[in-house]
Amino acid sequence: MSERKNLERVVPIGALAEQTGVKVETIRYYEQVDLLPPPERTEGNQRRYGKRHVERLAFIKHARDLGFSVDSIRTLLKLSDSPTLPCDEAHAISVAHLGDVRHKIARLRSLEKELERIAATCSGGVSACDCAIIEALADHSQCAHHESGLAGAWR
Amino acid sequence: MSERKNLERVVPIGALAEQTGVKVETIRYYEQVDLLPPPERTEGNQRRYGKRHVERLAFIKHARDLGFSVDSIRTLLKLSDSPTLPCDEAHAISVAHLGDVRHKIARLRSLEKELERIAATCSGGVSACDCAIIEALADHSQCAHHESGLAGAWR
DNA sequence: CCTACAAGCTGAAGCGACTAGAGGTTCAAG
DNA sequence: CTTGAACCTCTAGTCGCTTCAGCTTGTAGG
Repeated sequence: MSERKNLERVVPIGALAEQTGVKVETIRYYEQVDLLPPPERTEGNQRRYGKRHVERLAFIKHARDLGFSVDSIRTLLKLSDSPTLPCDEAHAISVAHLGDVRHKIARLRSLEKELERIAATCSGGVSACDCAIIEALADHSQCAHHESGLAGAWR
Repeated sequence: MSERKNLERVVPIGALAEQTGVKVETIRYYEQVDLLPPPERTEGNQRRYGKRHVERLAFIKHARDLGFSVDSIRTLLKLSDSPTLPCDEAHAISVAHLGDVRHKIARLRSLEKELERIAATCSGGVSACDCAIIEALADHSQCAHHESGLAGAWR
């Protein structure tokens, strides 16, 4: 009876995928790159996950949704595993990431503006432009940012 | 004399890189993926670029800075090469891309908000949090977006 | 108990858009 | 003519998955 309790919550990978919204292949990938610890297996070598795995994967998913890199998540998980010493480092990671996000937003905003300008010059009309968009792209001098800090906004 | 004129503007790859702000390796990569046509070569097999290449690469760079995919750029270049028929398609590409950019901005803004919230709960203090950031990441229910449209903001 | 077939398994390759490195060749200044 | 920076090709690595091929296992119906 005490042993059966452990088994009750045990689910195969497909169920875990459904519960967490993470694809089956991605779960296997996370195991491969040491984000998710290897679960127990059935006699026939199939993965069976417990409650701990569900929680950990939910943590990972949430952090990925927030744009943390796999590497950052690995660190955060290490911190959450060791009850002492955390916090400062976790805070640093979050703050750094927030900086990244703000940077990206700023750059995307200026991209948005320039795209608006470019798209507006030739607003779908059929005639009389040959072709303002292509000209705008060819002629770097028209645009607001020139050489500035725009390159790399997407990497 | 008439022949020398052609050669005057001819530059090696390093100079092209400097002029356009595109790295040497990236230029070779663009050639490999058919964005930039293969230039003439010296006897010793080194690339020599002319004015046309400089312009085309500037176009590519600008479009990449604006976040257009290599594939979109290929289409845009095809359009700019054929003087008839362009415009509508170019406009469609730009508008679609503008939509993408706005989407990304919206999602990044909500990420920003949540990261602010998370980072603020444990604002670098040394004590008394163990650890709010990690808790926030573990506990999906605290956050604003739940299952919503946040996943995929980074892909 | 047997059979289908969905779901699981592994390992390798592919994606986009480069970047980096090894190991060799060429160009141009002194 | 020598030196060394710049160039060449080819291969592999990056990140975070996704897709595929070719199997094996688990389970529900008959």
